Amino acid sequence: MKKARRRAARRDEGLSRERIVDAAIELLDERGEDGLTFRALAARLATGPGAIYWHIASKSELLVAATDAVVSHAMAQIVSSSTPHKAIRSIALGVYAAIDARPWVGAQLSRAPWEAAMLQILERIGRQVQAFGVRGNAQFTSASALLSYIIGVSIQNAANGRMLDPPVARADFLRTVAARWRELDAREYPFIRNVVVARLPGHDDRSEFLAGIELILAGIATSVS
Amino acid sequence: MKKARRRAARRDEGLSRERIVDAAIELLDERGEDGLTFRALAARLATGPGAIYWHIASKSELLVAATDAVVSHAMAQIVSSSTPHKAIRSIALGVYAAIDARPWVGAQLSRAPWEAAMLQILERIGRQVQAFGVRGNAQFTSASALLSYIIGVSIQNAANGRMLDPPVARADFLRTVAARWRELDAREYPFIRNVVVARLPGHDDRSEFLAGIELILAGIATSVS
DNA sequence: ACCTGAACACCGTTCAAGT
DNA sequence: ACCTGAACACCGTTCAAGT
Repeated sequence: MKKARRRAARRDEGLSRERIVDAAIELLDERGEDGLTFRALAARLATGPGAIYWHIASKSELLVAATDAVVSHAMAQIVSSSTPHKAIRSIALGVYAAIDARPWVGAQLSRAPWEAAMLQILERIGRQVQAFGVRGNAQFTSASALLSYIIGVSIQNAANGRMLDPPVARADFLRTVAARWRELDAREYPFIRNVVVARLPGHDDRSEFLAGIELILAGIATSVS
Repeated sequence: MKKARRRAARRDEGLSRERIVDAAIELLDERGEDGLTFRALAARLATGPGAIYWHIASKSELLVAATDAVVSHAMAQIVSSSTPHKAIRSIALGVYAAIDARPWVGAQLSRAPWEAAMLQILERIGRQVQAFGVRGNAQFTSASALLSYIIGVSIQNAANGRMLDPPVARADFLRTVAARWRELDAREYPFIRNVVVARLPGHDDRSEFLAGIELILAGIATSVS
């Protein structure tokens, strides 16, 4: 009996779309967006780069599939809430957290916004907007505005602090930006210097995000009553 | 006297940061984001790719500079308005139009949101939020929410219809997406099927964008009064 | 000081050849 | 039917050599 030894790069079964997408997600999480190359992916799957093309047409299709898988999972995690107001908050925070943990998801959503991932988020928001009491055409408008805001802020939050050279902690980054903006011309940038610079270093992105959601919900409420 | 003939690739003066950035903007406008390569840029400037590195450190610095130039110009175009409400609408539409005309500006803003371009937009919005009567910490929150919404929607709008294969007109694209979404499972996607699919083909992105601005302003107004 | 362009170290994607 | 991996047509960036 031979010892079953070569476990490292062993491949129990053939490739499949699912195995490729899972490996791509791992690679994206470990090494970031630039870390996902067909060569690195092929190495992880113990095959050649060409094999992947039998199952996936292109890198962009791979990114769509990876993003869809992650968003599906995040949406499934969301627990039901007692009021539409709370439910919308939960959805917003779920998306925010998913993109915060995986910046590449945000980048991908802004690259291909008509794909399944976006659809799932819009569906959840839409139902709660209906439950909130919004009627007629305003349902579409309200849900779209919420979706845009949630995605927009989540992406910008995730982009902050990344791609800095060298990578730094969030607090240090905010201090650095605030210090740079403090040097701006006082006549040209009064709001930045007087308001933004003061609030930037101490502020919490997540609370600021939620405050914006409340603002939009307050606006929606004025049209419902 | 020799005839001054070879005008095509002539270079009157040496390179400069400004000339490089202008040429980069031309290239981005004509050939899209993928069209901007150091080789194509060097060819247009009648030099070699290495020469550009004497003036610009990297491609990402080049994109930051190009985006900054375009946003500065767009902000300078905005005429003053009679009320803060109208002024915010003008700023929003100015940003929306600039990104609609140049999708690469949107992509770049989401890639490097702490750069000068974003700063200029936030400054304009902030001043109008102050004029609107918002006080204290709410100034930062309100301005941030508006900025996020404006940038987020503009980027998503610009991304729609691009990168489709083949490129199609906006109306056709919406019909295609609506048709695809109509086939979704009725139990899983009731909101998409009943509300979104019906509104999608006929709707105007720009009005929908403005409706969202009104929603946020209505929310801000409830905290001012 | 500024420019040149070959060279380096990569990419995504294709495809003839294998099993 | 599925996989392999060399090859193709590119990239951004560097750098020795020029002016």
